[in-house]
Amino acid sequence: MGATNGGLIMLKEMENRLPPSEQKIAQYILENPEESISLTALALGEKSQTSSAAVIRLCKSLGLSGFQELKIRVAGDLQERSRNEYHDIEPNEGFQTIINKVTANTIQTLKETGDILSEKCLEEAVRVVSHAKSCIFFGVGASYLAAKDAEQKFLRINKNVYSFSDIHQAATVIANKGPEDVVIGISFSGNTEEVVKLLQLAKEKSIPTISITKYGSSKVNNLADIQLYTSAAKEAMMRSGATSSRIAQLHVIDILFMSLASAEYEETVKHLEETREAISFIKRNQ
Amino acid sequence: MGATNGGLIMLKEMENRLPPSEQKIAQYILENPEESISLTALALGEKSQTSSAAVIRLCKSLGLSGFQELKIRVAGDLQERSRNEYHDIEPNEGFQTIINKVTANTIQTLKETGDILSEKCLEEAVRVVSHAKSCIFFGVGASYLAAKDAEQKFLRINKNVYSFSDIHQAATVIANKGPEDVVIGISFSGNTEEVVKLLQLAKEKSIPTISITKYGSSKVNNLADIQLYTSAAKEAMMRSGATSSRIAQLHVIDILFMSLASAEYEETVKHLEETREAISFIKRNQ
DNA sequence: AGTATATTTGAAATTTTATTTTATGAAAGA
DNA sequence: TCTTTCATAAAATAAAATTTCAAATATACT
Repeated sequence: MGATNGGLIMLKEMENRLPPSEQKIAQYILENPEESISLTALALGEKSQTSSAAVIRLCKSLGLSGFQELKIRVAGDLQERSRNEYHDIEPNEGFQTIINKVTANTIQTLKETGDILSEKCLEEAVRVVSHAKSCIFFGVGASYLAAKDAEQKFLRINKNVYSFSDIHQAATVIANKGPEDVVIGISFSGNTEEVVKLLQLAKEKSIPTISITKYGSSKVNNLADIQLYTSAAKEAMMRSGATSSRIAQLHVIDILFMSLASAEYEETVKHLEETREAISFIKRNQ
Repeated sequence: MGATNGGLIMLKEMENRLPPSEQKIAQYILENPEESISLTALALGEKSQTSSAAVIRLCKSLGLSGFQELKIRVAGDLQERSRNEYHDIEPNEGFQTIINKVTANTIQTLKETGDILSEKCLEEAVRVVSHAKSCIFFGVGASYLAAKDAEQKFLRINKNVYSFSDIHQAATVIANKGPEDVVIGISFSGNTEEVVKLLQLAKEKSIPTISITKYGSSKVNNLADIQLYTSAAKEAMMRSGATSSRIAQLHVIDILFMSLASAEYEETVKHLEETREAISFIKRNQ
């Protein structure tokens, strides 16, 4: 069966290429989608100062079977849209509202991060990490959490992985690394001095580099060989309690990990199994 | 305007309380929702071995205005449904597929976590944390990341907050605390020995306790005064690379932070502003 | 069991809505 | 200025939704 969404996108997309009367209707629907789907073709024609015939023509122009299909597809979009808006928190907001807003915002960030992530870059990143003798994750402040998360994950599948937020420690380890290793620099802004310096050092020593930064040009991702982006999210959230950016970073790590895991499926499963046994051994003898 | 979803839920909910012919139709729609919304009332009546009249009666029985509204509400549900399924990663999966699956799963976890989180418990948690002289977050392994995240966030708004994954360190700090403080134990399973012991100690010293665990009964949340739950998510993900559980924990922390921030709006904004200035001061003189 | 009453049903009638046809008028090109 | 093309809405038609209604069935009561 046909899809149940995309109506609003179609309207927006085609808006300019339509004859005047159809354009008027498209605009009316885009401005009043909820109302529009509850109207009849005749009523919608009147409301938008055209006719029911024009409404039907519009539907055909969009490549749809008729007004019913348009309604259904707009309804589907509305379903989505309620989640696609950014909501900031206000003073003395109800608890349920806060739960809903924070959840909606974070979901939005994840979606955007998923959309932005380049398949090509991900593929390269997996190839490099997969063959690397060792991986060094580096991040400062909140981004260190993402580095630490990566370390925990990759250790489980027997990767030689380190995470640092101290540039001296990181530099010490990098000193003896080379083209067979990889440095992953994490910085939300992409301009954190320490991360910049570390990537410069890595470049100096011909170590492959991967960046995890927000989307857009920045010192960090210009330096890196491979760029992985997080959503550049609306970080208002009460003039920045900055919540979702770190979740976006973890999400990128998750995807990187899972991609690697899928590519090396058998070994991954084996390693995870051994990890689990080791942990339960520790627990038994506690 | 009316909602654009809930049709399938209504059908399921009412299924048993309907007269036979309407029941048949309800079943048919639940089994073939995509097809059903593209049929006419007459066609749907025939397909389900009843009549168009019965279809209309069904719509009225559900409290809807007519067949059109049912269609729209089912379309909205279908929009949701594609995302509400859990997808595990398979060997040599395409990169785009992995991105989509991981994103969908994580979104699902967030949604569920949002749904599960009790407004009442959240309110109590905010009250306790808000008045606490100091907050001690404790978690082992992956859960330590959530503790660390909480520490970073709450430090920004001038809370006296500590995070530990070493039970000896944590015990040392707790030794001198009392009813005016609060201990927050984080454990995905809710059965981590260290967290259990720490909460027992806290109880001994009459320190209020909050747990952040997966939904369901466990040692940790039975001990705690206030329970905050994360989704008990399908943690298959390739026999547990266990990705989304930590994101769910961060999500709970985010919500707790934002709730507190909203309750103490003015001070929070001031503190965040001062934090930002302090950090940019550091950067300028580097 | 037998009767009265209420419920459920689909066929047919009706109403509403969607869609097509068509005549008209406006704009672009020759 | 005259075609030609296109867009338009009114009117006609087709299709779909909804209501009505009489028959069938179930249920309650005696």
